[in-house]
Amino acid sequence: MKKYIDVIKKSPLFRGVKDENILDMLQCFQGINAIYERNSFILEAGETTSKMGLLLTGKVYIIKEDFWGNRNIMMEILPGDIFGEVYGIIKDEPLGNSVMAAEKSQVLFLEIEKLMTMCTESCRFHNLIIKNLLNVMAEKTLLMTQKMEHMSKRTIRDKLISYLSEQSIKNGNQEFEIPFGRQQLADYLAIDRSSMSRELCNMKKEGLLEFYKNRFILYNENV
Amino acid sequence: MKKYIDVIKKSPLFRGVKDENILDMLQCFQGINAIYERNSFILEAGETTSKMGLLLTGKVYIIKEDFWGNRNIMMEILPGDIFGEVYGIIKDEPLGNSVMAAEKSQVLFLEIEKLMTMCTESCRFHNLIIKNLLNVMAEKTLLMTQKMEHMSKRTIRDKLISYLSEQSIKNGNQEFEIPFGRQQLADYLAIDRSSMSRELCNMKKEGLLEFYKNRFILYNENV
DNA sequence: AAAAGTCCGTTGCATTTGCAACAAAAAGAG
DNA sequence: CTCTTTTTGTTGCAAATGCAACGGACTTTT
Repeated sequence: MKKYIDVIKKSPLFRGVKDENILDMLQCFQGINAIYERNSFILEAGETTSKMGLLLTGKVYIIKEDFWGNRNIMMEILPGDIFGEVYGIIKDEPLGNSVMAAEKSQVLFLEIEKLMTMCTESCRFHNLIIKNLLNVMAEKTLLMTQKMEHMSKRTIRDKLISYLSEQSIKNGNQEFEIPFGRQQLADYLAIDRSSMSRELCNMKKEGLLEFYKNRFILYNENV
Repeated sequence: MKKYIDVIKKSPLFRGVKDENILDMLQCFQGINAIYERNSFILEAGETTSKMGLLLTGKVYIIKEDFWGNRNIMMEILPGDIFGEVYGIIKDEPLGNSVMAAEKSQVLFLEIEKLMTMCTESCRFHNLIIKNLLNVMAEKTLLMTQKMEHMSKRTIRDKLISYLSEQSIKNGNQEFEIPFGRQQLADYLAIDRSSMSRELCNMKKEGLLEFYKNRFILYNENV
């Protein structure tokens, strides 16, 4: 386990915990190691779990299959990331997604209940871990809220306006760079890339904005 | 404050805490009461806050204004609900939304930092509160994940399939009732009601499903 | 029972969108 | 520099969608 300390201490969950305390904590959280071969299921939709996973090595997909059998990759989990925390926290909630090893992967399972409950000895870093967990979840909520807000607009133009407005505000400037290429942006907003490209150019023609590569400038209508 | 104990103890955050302990805890969390008149801002986009709000009476809207000034109601907060917890947890993150009183409202502000950190006396219920907070956030994440999954489909048909599949699985039956009327479902999936109605009927004609009011039955293609 | 209101399906139509295919531009590789 | 790969813009077109308007079924109110 010691060889994975590097991944663990860089994970958002253990951020700030000193090396010498990590091993103790893992014991406290009843950490269990498991290795999964490529394409094997780590968790299956419908199951319940009281543990969350922390990926040590490899790569893991969160996948979703619908009633008619169509499969869809929802998320990619990389070393240091955690998964399944929601289902560990909400007891008895059956998983809505399956978790599959995209390649040979090593997973550290942690007992969420232990993690959420102050141990009687009140190890010095337990507080930190709980805060870290809350932070991870809050960040996730934040990102999802923002994304949903954009996606809930009815037209491509409104989705773009919503997204670009946010970026502008975030940068405190009507000129800014976005962290996506065109295809990625289209995926993020759940729209077709070429249609998006078309709409961006329409908006440019109408004088709403300008862009070059990933740099955008928004204009007020009355200028 | 005592007159609000009923709302507080029914809120998801204080669920399970005994009456006689609530007042103590409020002190521990540095609870501050504030009253807002209709249409006044409780929090404004761009600010930062270290507190979360718990609505005691009235009604509050989470609203969003874009670069061009269009205003949009994102969420409705009712008594017992909490808001701003994400921004309280992630320090220094400026609010992406504003919070406005939809009617005269009384709000209890709680210091998130106090709430997240075990007090030295380790009051008996502090653990419970933290778990409750994690639960609230996990539930929120869960609901958002599901919604996003449906919304990210490209066509109305695929959105419906995604949503109805989930409902079918959740009920463990290919016949089930949904908790939405048509207009609500359309809002939830961020699509036009009449277009959705049209697509539902197309699917019915093709033998994919049947429905009467809010009751649906899904069929496999090969039956 | 009549009236008013709500919910839902239906339809025509202009617009938007996804899709596919291609062109142009930019970035990397050798 | 040339060739290859990746990214981005362009366009035609069929299909999907939003929008508005209408009417029937069902509920609630008076």
